[in-house]
Amino acid sequence: MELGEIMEKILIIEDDNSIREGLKYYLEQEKYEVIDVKDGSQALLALTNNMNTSIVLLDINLPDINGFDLFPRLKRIVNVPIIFLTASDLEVSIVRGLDMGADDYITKPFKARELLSRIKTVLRRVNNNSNCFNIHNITIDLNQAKVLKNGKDVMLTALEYKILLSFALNPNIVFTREKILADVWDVEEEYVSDNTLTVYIKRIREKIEDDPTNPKIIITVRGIGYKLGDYYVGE
Amino acid sequence: MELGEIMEKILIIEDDNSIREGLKYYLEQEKYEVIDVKDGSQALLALTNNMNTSIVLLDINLPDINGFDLFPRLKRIVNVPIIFLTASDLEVSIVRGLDMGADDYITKPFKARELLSRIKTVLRRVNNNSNCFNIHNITIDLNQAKVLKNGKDVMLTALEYKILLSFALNPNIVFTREKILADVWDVEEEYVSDNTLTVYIKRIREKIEDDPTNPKIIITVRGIGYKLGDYYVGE
DNA sequence: TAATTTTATAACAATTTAGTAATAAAAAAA
DNA sequence: TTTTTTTATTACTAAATTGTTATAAAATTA
Repeated sequence: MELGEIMEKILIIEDDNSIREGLKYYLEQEKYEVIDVKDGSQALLALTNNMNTSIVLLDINLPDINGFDLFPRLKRIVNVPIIFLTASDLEVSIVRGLDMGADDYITKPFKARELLSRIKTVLRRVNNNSNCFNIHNITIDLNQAKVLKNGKDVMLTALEYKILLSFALNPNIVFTREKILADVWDVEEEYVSDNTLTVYIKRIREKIEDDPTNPKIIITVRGIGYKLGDYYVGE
Repeated sequence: MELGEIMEKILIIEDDNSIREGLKYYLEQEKYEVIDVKDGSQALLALTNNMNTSIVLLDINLPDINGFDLFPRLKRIVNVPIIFLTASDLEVSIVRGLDMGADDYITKPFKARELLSRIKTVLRRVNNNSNCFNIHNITIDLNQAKVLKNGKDVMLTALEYKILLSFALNPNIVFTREKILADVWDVEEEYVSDNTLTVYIKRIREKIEDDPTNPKIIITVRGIGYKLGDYYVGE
């Protein structure tokens, strides 16, 4: 753990003492802050007092309320990611089938290591749910592999998207055609003429520029190649 | 700035006192640690004593050595990102043309705000130069929009890539065909039958699975849809 | 086991893509 | 201005993609 890094808070809702305490110990070792409760009413209280909780682990069989019923009530307090702890195939089917918006589930008995991996995956997704670049009026969303122009989907081919991405990750740097070809095409591929890239640039401009004859996004740097217009990285 | 966040260190190599000091002041306001030197020999010493420097701002006209010649000597000490501060179009052409591996350049006079934006962009790229998922023997590289199987490029179409990505960002979650169609296809698009997706899954499996008849990456969840096999996120 | 449901596979045609070559236009140099 | 160099555009074909339909296979249920 990095010096000064903020600890993520985990709420465990589980009535089985050995599971709850074992998990608490393990996750604390892993440098999480753990709050553990035994039933639904305690859970609602705990979450209300810890609105900055990063993730909830929710057992389905609780003494006072069913986990499926508790789920929306927790979500109403704060939209925290929730992983179900399921005890049977029946419960698994219900979690899957309901599509209630659970972020994940894991079936007992499970290895703590496996649960930790899933916690990290969910947190990674939740903490990093924007992965976009904005350049003028277009947005490149890495997570969806989509390019939007004024919010509308632009259909790029696989190669066009790769070329644009190559620019987006290296703004302000001028690329020669050879460099882009080397970046985007397979290494083992046979030689592709660099005039080919000129044609690709035209096609991409046709799709993303407001005025393709006066490009603002992919700029020609005469004698060298192309570069991206100035832009800012969106959050 | 977050509590306890580690300050990034910037080395400014610039002989003009007003630029150097103005920049130092501005970047310190922005919570960077700044080391500033006036010439090449001081720069080499400073970098040697500060190998954890995050980024170097390098003026080209220095009293004792040319910035272009200093560049490789700095790089030999530690492979730190370097932004050139250029004073003329001629220098710009040289930076562009040489393709020596500068991470960016900016032409004087420049706005401190603009330079800061470029510093952030370079740091963002450098600190985050891995954006990969590993699932069994395949790797998905978001930054290059490439899928590798045992290190070799797998050619996926735009749609195949989007579908795979949709799984990769939501592992352990079972997707219905309808959900994936809604995720990947344009919202405004006319209806696409969900058997279509079955065909896409087959095609993707054909390309990425070791044994497509016994898939380990895209798992069928009978009666519901598909999910990704267990995996770990690569660093 | 037989019937039913669900998923996988194969085959097909309209459309799109990939790459080339030839020509036009624009910019730079002579 | 004229010539040369560089980039943009157009047009073209082989190949690949997209989405459908029909059929086979597998899993589930009766």
